[in-house]
Amino acid sequence: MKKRQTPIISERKQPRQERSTLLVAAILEAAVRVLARDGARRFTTARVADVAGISVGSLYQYFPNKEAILFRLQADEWEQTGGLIGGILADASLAPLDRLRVAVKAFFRSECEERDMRVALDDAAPYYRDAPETAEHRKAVTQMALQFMKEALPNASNKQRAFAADLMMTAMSAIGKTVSEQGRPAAEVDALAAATGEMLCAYLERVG
Amino acid sequence: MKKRQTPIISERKQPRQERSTLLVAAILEAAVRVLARDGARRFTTARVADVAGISVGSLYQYFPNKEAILFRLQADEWEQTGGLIGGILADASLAPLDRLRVAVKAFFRSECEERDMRVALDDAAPYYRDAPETAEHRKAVTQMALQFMKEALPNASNKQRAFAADLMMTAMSAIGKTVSEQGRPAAEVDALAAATGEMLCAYLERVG
Amino acid sequence: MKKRQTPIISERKQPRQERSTLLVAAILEAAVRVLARDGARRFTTARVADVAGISVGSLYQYFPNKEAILFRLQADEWEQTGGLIGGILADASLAPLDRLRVAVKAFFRSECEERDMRVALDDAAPYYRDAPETAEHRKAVTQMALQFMKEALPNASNKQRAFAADLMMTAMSAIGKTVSEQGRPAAEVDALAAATGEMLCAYLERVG
Amino acid sequence: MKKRQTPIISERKQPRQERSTLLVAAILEAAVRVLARDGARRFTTARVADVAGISVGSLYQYFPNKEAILFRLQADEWEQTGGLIGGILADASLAPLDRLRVAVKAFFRSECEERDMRVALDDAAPYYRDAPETAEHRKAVTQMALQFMKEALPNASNKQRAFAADLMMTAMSAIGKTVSEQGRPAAEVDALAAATGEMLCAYLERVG
DNA sequence: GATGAATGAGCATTCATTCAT
DNA sequence: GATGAATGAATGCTCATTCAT
Repeated sequence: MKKRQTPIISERKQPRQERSTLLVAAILEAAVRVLARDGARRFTTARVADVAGISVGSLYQYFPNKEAILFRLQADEWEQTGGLIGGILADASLAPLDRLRVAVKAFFRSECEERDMRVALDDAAPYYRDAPETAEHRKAVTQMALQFMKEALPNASNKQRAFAADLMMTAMSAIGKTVSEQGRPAAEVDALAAATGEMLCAYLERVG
Repeated sequence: MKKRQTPIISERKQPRQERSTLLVAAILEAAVRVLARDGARRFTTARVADVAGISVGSLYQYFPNKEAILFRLQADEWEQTGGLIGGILADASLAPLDRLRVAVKAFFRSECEERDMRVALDDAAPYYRDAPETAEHRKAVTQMALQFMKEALPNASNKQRAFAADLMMTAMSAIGKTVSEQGRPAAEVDALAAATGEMLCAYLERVG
Repeated sequence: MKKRQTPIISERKQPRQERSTLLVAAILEAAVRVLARDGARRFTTARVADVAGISVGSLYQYFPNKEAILFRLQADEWEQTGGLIGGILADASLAPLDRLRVAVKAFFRSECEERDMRVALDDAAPYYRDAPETAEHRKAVTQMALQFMKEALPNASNKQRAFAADLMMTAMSAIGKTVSEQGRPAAEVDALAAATGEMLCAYLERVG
Repeated sequence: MKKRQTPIISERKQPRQERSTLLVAAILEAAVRVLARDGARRFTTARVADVAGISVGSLYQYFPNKEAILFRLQADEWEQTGGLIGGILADASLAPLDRLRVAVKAFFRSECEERDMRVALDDAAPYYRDAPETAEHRKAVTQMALQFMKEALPNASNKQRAFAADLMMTAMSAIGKTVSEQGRPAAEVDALAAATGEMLCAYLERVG
């Protein structure tokens, strides 16, 4: 019998009670540890359960399969970073392009935290890449970028803005991820963040 | 038998004889097919040997382990793309920034060819990421970019040029890979390539 | 990921070489032993491999899954019994109804051989019940019975003969299986076989 | 924890109170549904409890283990069918052989009701086959058949009657079960029931 | 009495690698 | 040199049953 190429990762049960929430948190924390310590290829439910100090059975009570754990980690990641960047890009106290500069810097720094885990999570992408939740995340991010472009490119057409938003998010996330994965020192990361921000600004100014 | 965290992937033997070269080629071709057809997770030595029409034993005569095949695939990839981009960036018949624009476009297009295989190869990155050969590749690319910067940023310091070269290659490869993986239509890819090129040019002009 | 309700049981490789044939035989023999000793619910590939003195991996080289082993056992069973009964029912040296009496007796006795294994194999029916090969067997048996009816019911219509054949095979196999499963002493089995034969004869005479 | 080869299935407590009776009924009903819906292999206590709308813990308050539920289902089945057939076979308003014909027809029809559940229950036979209660059932049925034989075979010896009763019940239940499991259309089932009845009558007349 | 979270042995299956032929 | 059978550790996941609350 064959497995589906992409398993269902919706959660098995909603942790309504405190104990459940705690357990889910413990599992996720253990998962991060296993990911960082052993890498994506050695990320097994048994190991996660072991590190979490629970039985495999319990783990499966809260996550329907291995993929769900990984996806959950990534989703939390997205939510956190998304909120951070979204907040900065919408911060009216700064000029749009300055917000962009700050956002890129913040994003690069956030990407470089827990690098081992992030690399491993990225390696695990095949497990959740095609999940509908992943598509939803993209959509939310796009919306955010579009909103920003209204201010950054006030005279551009909707189409132009959409394109610029696409480029901006793609470039920022792609470069950020790559830089993070390369394990560079903090100073270098900051410099590359500044340069990336500058690059994006230069582009937007030229377009705008 | 325990596996090393990062296996040795240097080749078991140099294929000096014609027969060997042929076999290695057949294995690599089969590997590409398996990768594209079955994905990174279903990429097994047995399947590669089967598709190549040889025995597993023979496969292991030319590659010390599975990782080595993947690495070789990626290395060939790099060599090919590196040559392409290197040639363009060194082409004296064009203005430096125009070369950059052309190079980005060529790179994005080349990345989008055989997308399935590339995605799979990328999924397989954990297998070869930490190999010394990978570092070597980075070095060669850097050299190439540095050479280009001599012309693009004639008045900059070595340090500035090195930084610009780093950013340029990082951005180009990161965005290119991401765009390719997203499976966008050719027109979109070209547009993003143009924009990325423009973005890099805008940056270099500002810096220069 | 869910499993198919009924797995594919076609064989993984044809044992062409002597060694293979031997190994397949060893596996089947071990399977019979495990089935008889531990019952259908404890019938595991690991146990079979262990009893066969080989590794699980080797077992899976010859059978694609657990079900395939069980099916093969049953198929061999069918072939053997089918040949036996077919031969008797076609034996021109006896009057048709006498052949029937002999066939029933032979069938009951054969059913009672290796009773433990048969009961276990029967318990495992859910694993192979819906396989196409099972349907094929039914067809072959029906053909055989139909041929017999030409002689036993020379004046009946095709439809009548088909019905009588159906009843005969159904009754014979159902009662035989039940009697075997009950683990009765040989004398009782013989007596019930005789009675069943008589019953079928009485019916055919009445119909004919 | 090790499992016994054949678990004890006698009930953990007698449901004397109304609430208990209700719960037991709910569990059994749920069990039937799970059996019919998911099959014997997917029949789990968790699923039964879920469908019954109670907790696993509660389920285990009324049944010592999974087998006990299945056995109880089968026992109820037997009681019901036994009563039906017993009533018919004892019905003085019909000639003995006519009662037999009617009984076979009724039995076959009853067997064909809820076929999915019955097949599943049969698949589950290994769970309860060796229970003492199963033997008791056989005894009761035999008694009933013996009683009938007093009328059907008035001139036969006790031994002859016992044998005929045995054959009759064995044949009837074996053929009925088989026919039911084959999922034939109602008309075919009735025809086979009639033929089986006729066959038994022919036998009894010849013996009598 | 009811609950349902927790347990963990058990299972089917895969696959990189070796080595006798 | 080529073959491919053999290995067996490793993996994801299930489920009967218990027991603290």
